[in-house]
Amino acid sequence: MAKSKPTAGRPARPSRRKPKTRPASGLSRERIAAAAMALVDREGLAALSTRRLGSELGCEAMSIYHHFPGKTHLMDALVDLMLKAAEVPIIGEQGWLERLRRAAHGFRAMALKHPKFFPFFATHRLNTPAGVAFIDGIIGILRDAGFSDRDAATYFREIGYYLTGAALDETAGYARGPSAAEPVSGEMIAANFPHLAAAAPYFQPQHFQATFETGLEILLDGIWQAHRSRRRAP
Amino acid sequence: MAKSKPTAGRPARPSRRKPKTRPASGLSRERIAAAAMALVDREGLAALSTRRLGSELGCEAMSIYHHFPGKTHLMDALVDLMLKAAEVPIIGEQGWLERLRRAAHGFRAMALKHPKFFPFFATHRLNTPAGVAFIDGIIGILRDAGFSDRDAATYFREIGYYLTGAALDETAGYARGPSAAEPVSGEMIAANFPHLAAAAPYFQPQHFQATFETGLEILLDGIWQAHRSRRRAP
DNA sequence: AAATCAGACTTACACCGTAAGGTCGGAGGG
DNA sequence: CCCTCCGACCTTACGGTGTAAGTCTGATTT
Repeated sequence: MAKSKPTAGRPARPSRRKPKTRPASGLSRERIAAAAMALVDREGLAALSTRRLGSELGCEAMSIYHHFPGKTHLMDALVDLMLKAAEVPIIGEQGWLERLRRAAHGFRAMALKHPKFFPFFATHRLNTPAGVAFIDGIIGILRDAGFSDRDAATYFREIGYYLTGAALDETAGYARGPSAAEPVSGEMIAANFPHLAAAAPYFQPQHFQATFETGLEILLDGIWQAHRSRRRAP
Repeated sequence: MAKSKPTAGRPARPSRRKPKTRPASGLSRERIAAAAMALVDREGLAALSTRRLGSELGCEAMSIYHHFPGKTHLMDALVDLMLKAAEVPIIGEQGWLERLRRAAHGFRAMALKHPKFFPFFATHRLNTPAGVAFIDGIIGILRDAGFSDRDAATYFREIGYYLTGAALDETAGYARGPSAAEPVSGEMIAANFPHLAAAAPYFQPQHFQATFETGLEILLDGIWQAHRSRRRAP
């Protein structure tokens, strides 16, 4: 960024003439992306249209196109915004297992910070700058631990599978209410699906944290075991 | 396409008068849903619009609304279609662990049968009839194994997280090509992200199966261990 | 034969993303 | 000082979307 350079406009502008026709709204990629994310957080992905975003910003829809070539690019910016704000702690002094654990918790926290946006995030490859940096960091933890490239790739993926699925369920799953047009009724479930009925209470949000953690620990433990046996019998 | 046509004969309709204005296309929920799924399989989710589907079926867009109250209901039907065609093998003579494993593989096979549709599937709660039946079956395996309702719910979720994430990656992930509007280039990755560059070869489709299986086995093994210790020290 | 009705079609509306081109205010050079 | 240029924003328009409302038509029922 820093494209605007010296002038920076703002300071020392004594002009008392208020430009009535041109409000100098001062659009920018950052401001547009921030407004878009706020809109999604507030009203959901479906509310994010160029016209709606324009009215949110106090400009016309097409003005956005001066800063982003298309909506796709704006969505990319949102992905990057989310990842950067997350500041998933990848580096640190702890051992590799603990760093992996913290990165996983950081990922979940990031998703929960923007639950309405996460379904988009999950269904799009994040090969944006911040995205590849994030991925590189996680794989780095595994490679630093001494895993082969193949094992690092495999375990990265498996943890990623789990994290994606977990965050998707917590942000878009049952706890957010039914999504089918004609959801199966509670009575129907109670009458015909005893197993689901018995488990249903534990699908409530207050159990999310514990469920997430025990599952993550199973995975991490499995990876840790593989690490041990690898050192013992190469 | 085939819109005019010879009636295709509903049985025993001797009327020689060809109804020129009304082609007797014979729409039905099943036929519409099947055509919709075929269209998605062929051209992707974005191609599924009411008008396009109508032209595929040889009818007008609004005719579909006589069989489905809205597009949402049609999407529900697709979810159910996918689940029913999967026939995920939940019951069987094997032990609970093996049944769990087979259900997991069945889920993955189902996703891979309709890769273009799966992202929709993953981001929508499947509280349709076939959906709850499926869920009930999996939880039933765990409860039959002797797990408490709480543990059954927890392990069901954790397996579900993994399956969803894995299928999402295989159907919509890197292997399907970049999705960002301006993806980070390969040279950029090679130059600045050594860990990702080292792992990238193992992100190719030929490694999907092995990655999926070792991760699943880690999870199943963890659940199996919990089952053992539970019997030993209740 | 008249009335009813299911199953299609037609029209229309409000929204979407965006291509193309217009307009205006300030900056820079003569 | 004027004039040109240009970045930033606006206007208009097009083809797409889902769908509410109304219409037509042939078959079935009475």
